[in-house]
Amino acid sequence: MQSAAQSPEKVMNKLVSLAKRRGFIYPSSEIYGGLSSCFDYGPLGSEMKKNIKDLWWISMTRKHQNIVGIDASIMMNPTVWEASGHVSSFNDPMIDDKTTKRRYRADHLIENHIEKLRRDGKEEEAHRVSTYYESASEAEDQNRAFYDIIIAEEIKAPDTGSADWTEVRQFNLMFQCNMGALAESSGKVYLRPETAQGIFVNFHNVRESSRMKVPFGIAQIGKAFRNEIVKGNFIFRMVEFEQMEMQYFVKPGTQVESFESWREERFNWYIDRLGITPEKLHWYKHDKLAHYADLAYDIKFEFPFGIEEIEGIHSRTDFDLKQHQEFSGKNMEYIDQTTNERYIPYVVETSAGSDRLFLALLCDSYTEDVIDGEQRVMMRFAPKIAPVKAAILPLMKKGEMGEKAAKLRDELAADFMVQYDDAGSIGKRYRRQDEIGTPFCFTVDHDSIEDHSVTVRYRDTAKQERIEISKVKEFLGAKLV
RNA sequence: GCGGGAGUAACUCAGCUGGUAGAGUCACAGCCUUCCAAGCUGUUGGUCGCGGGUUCGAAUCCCGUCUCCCGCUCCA
Repeated sequence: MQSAAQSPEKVMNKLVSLAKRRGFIYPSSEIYGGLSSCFDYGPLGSEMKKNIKDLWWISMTRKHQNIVGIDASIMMNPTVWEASGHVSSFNDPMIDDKTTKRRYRADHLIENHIEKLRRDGKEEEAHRVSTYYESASEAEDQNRAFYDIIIAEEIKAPDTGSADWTEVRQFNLMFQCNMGALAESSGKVYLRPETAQGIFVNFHNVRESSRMKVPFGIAQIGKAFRNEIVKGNFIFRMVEFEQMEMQYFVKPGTQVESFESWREERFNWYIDRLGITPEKLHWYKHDKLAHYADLAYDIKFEFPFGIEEIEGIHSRTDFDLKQHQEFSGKNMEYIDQTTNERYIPYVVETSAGSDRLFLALLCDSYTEDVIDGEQRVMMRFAPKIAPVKAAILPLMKKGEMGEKAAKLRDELAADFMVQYDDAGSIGKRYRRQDEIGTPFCFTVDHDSIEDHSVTVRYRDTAKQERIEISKVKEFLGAKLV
């Protein structure tokens, strides 16, 4: 049993084909030629994604007495995004090298230039450019100001030394749309680029209505939208994606302790609950922190195309609540009723991408092995994740076996996602189930008619056992705890 | 957004010195009645990504456009 050690593109192509052929993931609006980096989840995919989200939701909310859930709206008052910093810093000033056609962040070019001057001991010059840069950052026409500095300082492209620049242009990563019939700037709203702000602005609502005391958390699963310049790698980087995140509000000073505890819990969740190969999970510590964070780690997964983030655990300080206090004019303090202390809580965030996790599970589960000299393809999903929990297969289509199998299917269908299949040879039907990751098959055979038993066939080993039909429900239930 | 490659059946692909499309797999119906796919018979399914042009005639040539893959760039 080994996962395919093949070229990354090959593995990804196989996954994309299988995902489409069997109904996990289709390209969005495919009959019209699709839409860049947008995908639809099919019957099996939506079932499996729901399993993933349910597992997360239960492990975050029901398993923690002090965490509750919300489902905030995607569109919010636009001032939210000024307070959060997205309006200003989700805008990237980009400049293109006309010779090499490469694109760079204009501000990074200038920053690197200043750094280089410092390294070369030209402190005075560095200071002069740095002063320009600061005022340029505040300038009305920031693009022009950055461009002027790049030209005046004769900043060259880092990898080619060429200096054949285009204008500086802004790339806004937030999707804009208009609320109301008139396309005027007053009605401009954004599709949220992250779900977190929906939690922060509801801090007091949730605290009060659910009578929560710090430390407590608010969990949310929802869509976010980013107008990414670079998309791709199947569903890894989509412009519309889903986050599963939790903001944990703690007393200032206790955030590191809380951070470490969440770091451990979240990492183990992937291994213990989802059955992801531990060796494929990695920590990445951010050295360069975002404007809101004082500590940040990512959990990364070894995808065929590289080691990439699936969850971020960030200590967001009191930045967000403070900003909302300033921009909204509303007090965001928490009052500890036992000590009468007042403070703006610090926040520890766990933020996972459900689409990325879905992809990680596809990649981690894809297995090619050999059974009796025949190659087979199998998805080794954990039973809780698998879209179909069991298949009910009559060894023969006609007669009593079919009737008995149909009866068993009806009994199980109320509680479990099961499939009934009587088409083709039994071996072929097992392979069909292997390919969609069904962990168990119950086969009704000759003996079943006499002794009311069936065989359980295990996906991973292809081994079989005999159990009574009356125990099948119990058996499945036990496997799905 | 730039450079390179590519879009033909649900999937993998052939056809591309222009003459209105094929294979294998899959799926479906039947036979076989069998515990690990690919036995037999039959069937469904494509205006060749989309739009336009050249031509008597375009999957094939030209232009535009969309999408996917690789690389670059970017990434809260």
